[in-house]
Amino acid sequence: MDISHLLDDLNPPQREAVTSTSPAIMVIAGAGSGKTRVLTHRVSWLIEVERLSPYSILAVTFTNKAAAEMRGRIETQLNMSTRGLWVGTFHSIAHRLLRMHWREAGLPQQFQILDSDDQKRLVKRVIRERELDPAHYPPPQVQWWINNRKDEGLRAANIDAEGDHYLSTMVQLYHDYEAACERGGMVDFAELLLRSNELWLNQPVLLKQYQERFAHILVDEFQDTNALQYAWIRNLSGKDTQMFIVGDDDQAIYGWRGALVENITRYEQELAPVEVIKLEQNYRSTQTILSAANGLIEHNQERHGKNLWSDGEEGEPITLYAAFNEQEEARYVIDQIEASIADGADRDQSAILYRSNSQSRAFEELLMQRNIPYRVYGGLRFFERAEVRDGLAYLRLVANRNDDAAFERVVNHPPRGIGNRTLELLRAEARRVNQSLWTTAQNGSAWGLSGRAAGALQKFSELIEEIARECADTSLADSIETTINRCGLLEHYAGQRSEKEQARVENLEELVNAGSLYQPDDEESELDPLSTFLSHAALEAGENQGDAWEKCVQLMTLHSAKGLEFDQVFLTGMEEGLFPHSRSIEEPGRLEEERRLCYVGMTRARQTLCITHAEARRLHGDTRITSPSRFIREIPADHLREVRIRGQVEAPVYRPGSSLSSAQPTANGLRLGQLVAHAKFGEGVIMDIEGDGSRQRVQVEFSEVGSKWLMTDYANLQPQ
DNA sequence: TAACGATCTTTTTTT
DNA sequence: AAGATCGTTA
Repeated sequence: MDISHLLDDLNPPQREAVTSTSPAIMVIAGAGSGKTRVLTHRVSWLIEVERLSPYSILAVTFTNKAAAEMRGRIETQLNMSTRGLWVGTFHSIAHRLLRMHWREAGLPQQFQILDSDDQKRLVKRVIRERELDPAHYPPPQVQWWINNRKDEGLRAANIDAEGDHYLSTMVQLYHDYEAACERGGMVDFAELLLRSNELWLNQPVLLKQYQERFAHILVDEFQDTNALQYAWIRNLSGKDTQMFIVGDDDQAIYGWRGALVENITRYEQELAPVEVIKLEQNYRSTQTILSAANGLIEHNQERHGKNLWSDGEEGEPITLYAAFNEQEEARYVIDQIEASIADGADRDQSAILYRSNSQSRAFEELLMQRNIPYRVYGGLRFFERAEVRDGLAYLRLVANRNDDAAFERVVNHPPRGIGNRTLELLRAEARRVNQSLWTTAQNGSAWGLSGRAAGALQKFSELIEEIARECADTSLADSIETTINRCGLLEHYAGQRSEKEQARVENLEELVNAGSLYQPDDEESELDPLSTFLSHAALEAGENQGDAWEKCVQLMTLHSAKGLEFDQVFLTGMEEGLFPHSRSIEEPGRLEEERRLCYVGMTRARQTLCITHAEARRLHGDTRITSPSRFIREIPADHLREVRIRGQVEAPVYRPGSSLSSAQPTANGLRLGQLVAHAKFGEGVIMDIEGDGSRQRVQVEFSEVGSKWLMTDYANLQPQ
C-alpha cells in the first residue's frame, strides 16, 4: 500500500504523532507547527492504513469552522465521503447524542436549543418572578453564574449554599431557571454537555456501547476545555480507547470563560503514561518573529516549556511605532498597508489586531475615508439578527408551543395589542399553575383576564395554530416560507420604508432561502426537519457578514485572530491598561493570560510584524496619557526597530517609562502635540509632521475648523 | 403602546 | 462618546 502521501510532507515529530500507537498521546503543538495537518493526517492514517472504520473515530473541536475544515481536509485526503466519522464541536456532538437518546436523557423529543439571548430573557423572567431587585441580581451576571456552575458540572441541587444569603438566592434562581427550561423543553448550550455527561453517568449500558464504538478520540485545542468538557471526554473514553489530544498551553486565552489549562497536566497524570510529542518547528513566521515571541512568552512562569524555531529566513525586524494618539496610530498603520498594497500585496494579507472591539473605530474611519475595503470580525451573525431571530421564534412556536422564550419574543411583535400588563398577568398565572405561557394563554378569560386581552391572545393562538396547520405536511422550505409570510413581520417592516427596514425584509427572505438550502446530517435525517433546522440555527450562528468576497483588510480582536495567519500583522494599542487590560493587571494568572494573548497575536504574522502604541488615547470619553505596554519591554530589544514619523530616524521614540517625551521638536520649534495658533484657523494641536526644510508640512487639528495640512514656511504658526 | 429622555456601563466570545 | 437599558410620560 502506498502511504507516502500521508507521511511525505511531515517532519519527524509530526510523523510520530500521526502514526503513534500509544494508548494516550498528547501533542503540544506550537503556533504554526502544522497542528491541523497532524490531526487530519492521523484520522486519514487510521482509516486508510490501520483500516479502522470511520465509525469508530470521534474528533472534537471548539468551533464549527475548525470542524468543517477538518472534515473537508480528511475527505480530500481520502478522496471518499466520511460518512460515519464523527467530527464536530463539543456542543454539536452532545446535541446529536441527545437527539438520538432523548428518552434516556429525560428530554421531550421536540426539545429546543436556547441560545444565550433567549437564555438571558428567561433568566430575567425568573428574577422578576422571585421579585428580586434586578439591580442586585443583574440578569447577565446571574446567567453567567448559572453557566459557570453548569460548566463545572454542578446542578442547583448539588450546590450547598451553607446559609450564605447571596449564594442561596443564586441557587434558588438556578433552580427556577432549570424548572422553566424543563417546562418548555428547552436546553441551553451548557446544558447540552451537562445532560449528555449525565447520560454517561446514568446509562452505563449506553455509555459502554459508545466506549466500545469509539476506538479513537481526538480532541483539538485541549487547553481550552473546561471542567465539564474534560469530564465528558474522560467518561466517554473506555479502557481500550486511544486518546489523542492536541493543545498548546501558550495559547490558552479563554481562562476567563472557564477553560482550564491545567487539564493538560491533569490528562498527563490521569492517563499516565502519556506519550508527549512536541511540535516546535514553525512553518509560518520568520525567525525574528519567533524569537521575539519566544522572548515574550518566557516571562510566564506557568508553562510546559517549548521553543519555536524555524529554518526559514531571518526576516525583517519587528517595527515599533509610537503614535501621538489613536488617530495618528491609525494613520501610520494604514499608510503602511497602502504602501504594501501599492507593492502588490493582497489587502487580505494585512491584519490589524487590537485588544478590545472599541479600538476598531479609528481604523474603520480612516479606511472608509480612504476607500480601502475592510472587514471587521465579530459582531452580529446572520442567525443572531433581531428580525431573523423573530422569524425563528415563530418557527419555534410552530414546532413547540411550550417554548416560552419564543412566545415572549413574538407574542406582541408585530404589535397586536398584547401589552405589558397582559403579559405580566399571564406570566403570573403561568407560574401559579406551573404551565407554559402558551397553555395558560389558551383560557385567558377563565382566570380573569379582560375580554379584550383574552381576545388578543386568542387571536395570536389562532394565528400560530393556523400556520402550524398549513405547515403540517409540507417540506421544511415551504414551512419556513409559510411561517414568514403569515406571521406578519414582513408587513410590519414593509410598512416603514427606511433602509434598515428594507434590510430586515431581505434578511427574512434570506431566512427562507437558508431553509431551502439546509441539508440535515445523515444521522439526523430521520428526525423532524424543522427541529433540526432550528437547532442548526442555534448551534451554528452563520457567517459573520457574508459580504462580497472582495479582498479586504482584516480587522479583529486578538481573541478572534487565534488560528489565523497573515503576511503582515499590526499589533495595535500596546499600552498599559489597554493591553494588558487594566482588569487583568492585578492577578498574576490573568496577566499571564494577557501575555499569551500577545504571543498569539505575534505568531499570527508570516512576514512582518508591527507593534504600535499611542501616547494619548481617548477612552470612555476622555483623553488620557498612556505608557507603553510592559509586553513591549519584554520583547528582546534586538528584534525591534523603532520607527520615527515618516521614516526620519533620529533619537529613539520609545524609552521605557517615558510618555510624551518622544515628541521631538523640529528645527523650527514645532513638535507633535504642540499647541499652536494660526491667524485664520485659530488654535490647534500639531498632529503630524512630515518632510523638512522648505518642504516641511504639519497637520494641525484646529478646535474650530478641524484638521488641516499646512506648509510650515507659509503657515506662520505661533507656538502657544 | 410607543416614544422619549435619564441613567448606567464600558475585555476578550463560542456554542 | 456611545450604546444599551429602563422608567416615565404622552
